[in-house]
Amino acid sequence: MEETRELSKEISQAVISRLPRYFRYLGELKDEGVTRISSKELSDLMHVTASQIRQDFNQFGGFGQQGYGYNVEFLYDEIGNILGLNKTHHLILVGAGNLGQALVNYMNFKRRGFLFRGIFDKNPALYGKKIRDIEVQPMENMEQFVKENNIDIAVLTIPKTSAVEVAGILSNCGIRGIWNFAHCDLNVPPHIQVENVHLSESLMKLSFLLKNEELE
Amino acid sequence: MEETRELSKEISQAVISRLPRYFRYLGELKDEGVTRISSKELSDLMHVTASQIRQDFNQFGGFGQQGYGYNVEFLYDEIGNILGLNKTHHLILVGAGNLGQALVNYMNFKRRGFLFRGIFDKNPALYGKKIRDIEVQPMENMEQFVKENNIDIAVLTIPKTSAVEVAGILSNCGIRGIWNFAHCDLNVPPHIQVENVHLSESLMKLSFLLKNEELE
DNA sequence: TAGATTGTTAATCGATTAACAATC
DNA sequence: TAGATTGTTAATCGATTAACAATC
Repeated sequence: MEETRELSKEISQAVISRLPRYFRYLGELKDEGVTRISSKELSDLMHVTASQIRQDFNQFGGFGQQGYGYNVEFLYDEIGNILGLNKTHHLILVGAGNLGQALVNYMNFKRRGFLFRGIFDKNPALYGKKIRDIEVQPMENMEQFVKENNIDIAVLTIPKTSAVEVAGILSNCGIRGIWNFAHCDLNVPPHIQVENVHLSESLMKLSFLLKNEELE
Repeated sequence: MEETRELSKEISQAVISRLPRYFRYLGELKDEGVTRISSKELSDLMHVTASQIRQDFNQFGGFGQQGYGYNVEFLYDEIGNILGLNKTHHLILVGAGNLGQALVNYMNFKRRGFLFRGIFDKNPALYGKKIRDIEVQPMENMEQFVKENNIDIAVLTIPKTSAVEVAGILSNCGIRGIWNFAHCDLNVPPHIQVENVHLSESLMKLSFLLKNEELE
């Protein structure tokens, strides 16, 4: 099961989840003109321990210098590279409802190299409608489009009733990752990466926190 | 710091994060007419260990019966209660852009008792526009509206530049929780709960996973 | 050089899993 | 009663924190 895994040192989920936040803080520091920072200063800023920061960065090799700290711009670039942000990603949107349209219209993704290339929906009323210059196409076109346009990532903003089926089709035409907004778990082959955004579960978590706060 | 905390047994973040997923699976089982389930069966379904399921449920007292397992409907209701879904929550939307509008239009929240009561934006062009029968109001009205309408939760879909300031205002007018979609961390008093949905960080995580997959 | 701060090892803490007695 | 499965304790595993030698 784990045969080839050992080639690149396994990075824990906990560390991976923290990387984008480091990236965000370093980007802000860079924009503010800060050139160097110590793990202690960053720890005060981010409310995590300096020890954890150093441990995390050292999963990927030494980015700092004893007695000096870390060069902000260098560290920012390195973490960006680790996150794969130095590459352009080609996306399709599957499901052109309110949420899907909002995501396509959200321009920050483009800035980071995530480019929407195609939009698909099963509602004929939407065919030909343009969202940010991209025409909505019938679902039937999806498979061929993914194959022909070197699509990396599919963004799934469709109801859970069709999500599993669509994920199956995508798995068979070369997609590499699925950003899943449908309220279900997808069962795809292990070489396909899935990142779930379960909004209603996030809201339930908030609800729990409110209820728990009452008791204290 | 931790004085009153011990009144209700502290539940770990890890457990809290899993509750909504249990709730989703139990709801589906209930809809399929399944009346009882063992931790082993649920574990096969959800791809987690049966031991973890039993440990998690027992954080809240015994919901099962030896030799029988768990009653699906009872367990569903209990977890719903733990999550605070037996109560109605009153929400406001702050920031009526694409994403905000998509959230208001998303009807599943209503089904779970999360009701949008007001919508606020700083763009005068949107004032009076109706989204699901709710008129967009000027930001200036927000503070009073929250006080007068018993609002629990503010959904923040505004740029990070104004998010911190708005969170400050909300903190002072009785809001209990913030569902934060802005790309920043909010520093609010500890009695106010914050649940972050950082979409770009989620996408970066997916990007990392794709890049890492290449190496294997 | 002296001071600062990393990289890294060791200690601690917490979460997950295994095991089994309790009991339906 | 016998069989099944929970509730719960104990063992293991992994992640976080502390400490400090290395070194810029």
